[in-house]
Amino acid sequence: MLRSATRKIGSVYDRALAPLGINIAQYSLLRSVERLQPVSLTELARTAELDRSTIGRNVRVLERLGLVALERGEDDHREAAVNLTARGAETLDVAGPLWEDCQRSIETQLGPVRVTALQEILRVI
Amino acid sequence: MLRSATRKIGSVYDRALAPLGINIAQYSLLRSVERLQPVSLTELARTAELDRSTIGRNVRVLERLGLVALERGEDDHREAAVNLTARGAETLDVAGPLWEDCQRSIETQLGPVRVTALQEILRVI
DNA sequence: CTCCAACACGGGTATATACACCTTCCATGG
DNA sequence: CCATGGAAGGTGTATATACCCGTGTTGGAG
Repeated sequence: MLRSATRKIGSVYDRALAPLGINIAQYSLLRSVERLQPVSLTELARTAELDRSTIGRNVRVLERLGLVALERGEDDHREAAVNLTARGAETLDVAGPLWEDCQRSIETQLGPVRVTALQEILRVI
Repeated sequence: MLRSATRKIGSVYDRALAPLGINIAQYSLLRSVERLQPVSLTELARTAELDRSTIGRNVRVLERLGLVALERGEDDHREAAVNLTARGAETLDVAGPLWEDCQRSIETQLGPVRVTALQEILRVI
């Protein structure tokens, strides 16, 4: 049931972000890049608690969309240095309000008591 | 955060079910088949609130694992009739206790108040 | 200075998931 | 009785995700 609920809620965000051509996972990752840039794939993976290879592939998708740029680390030539592009930053600017509308809408449907409870649960997990 | 939490909890179930060679999605689907058999792909999709094509592919995996059998519907030759195999039923018998141990362990970690709250939230979504 | 263990990525493989489109089959109106 | 619309599946494509293993780089032990 948790998985099903997450899928359903995710699809609401996906539909909201669809006009921008990105989905919820890409939005999340883009925000992480924004917050940590320049950032290595390993650090992104640690932050998002995702497998490194997953991050690598997802970042490549964002790169193909022109939303992030990948360079080699200056010091450590093993590392990638991921940064937002101008287009990536613009996308986040537009996506932010859409995201928040979505969030508000869902929170309204849930009601304040359940929202607080859910936040507390997610903090513990 | 919801997605991340779901991934984390899912991986706990995945590890618990790993000795049986199935994951949480497969376990879920297998339980649906058990409950509804003989069942069409469309009905499984409706029940699980998943795309029909997703169900089709996931059922094919279970079939390859020898846990379900697919036949053509007797009346309507478009329909598939999915049934558990003996091996599928055995797998569920063994998986049930593992699943419940997992559930209990997670509920213990969350605490009874949050468990109740979460159940209520999932019911609403 | 050299060599090796540890680290960062990349690619292979497999599953889960969705959407769009195609084929086949059924059921019904004319 | 037949044509056609709609239902059931299947396939192509794309992304998300994880695990395993290979390659190349770094940094530190000796």
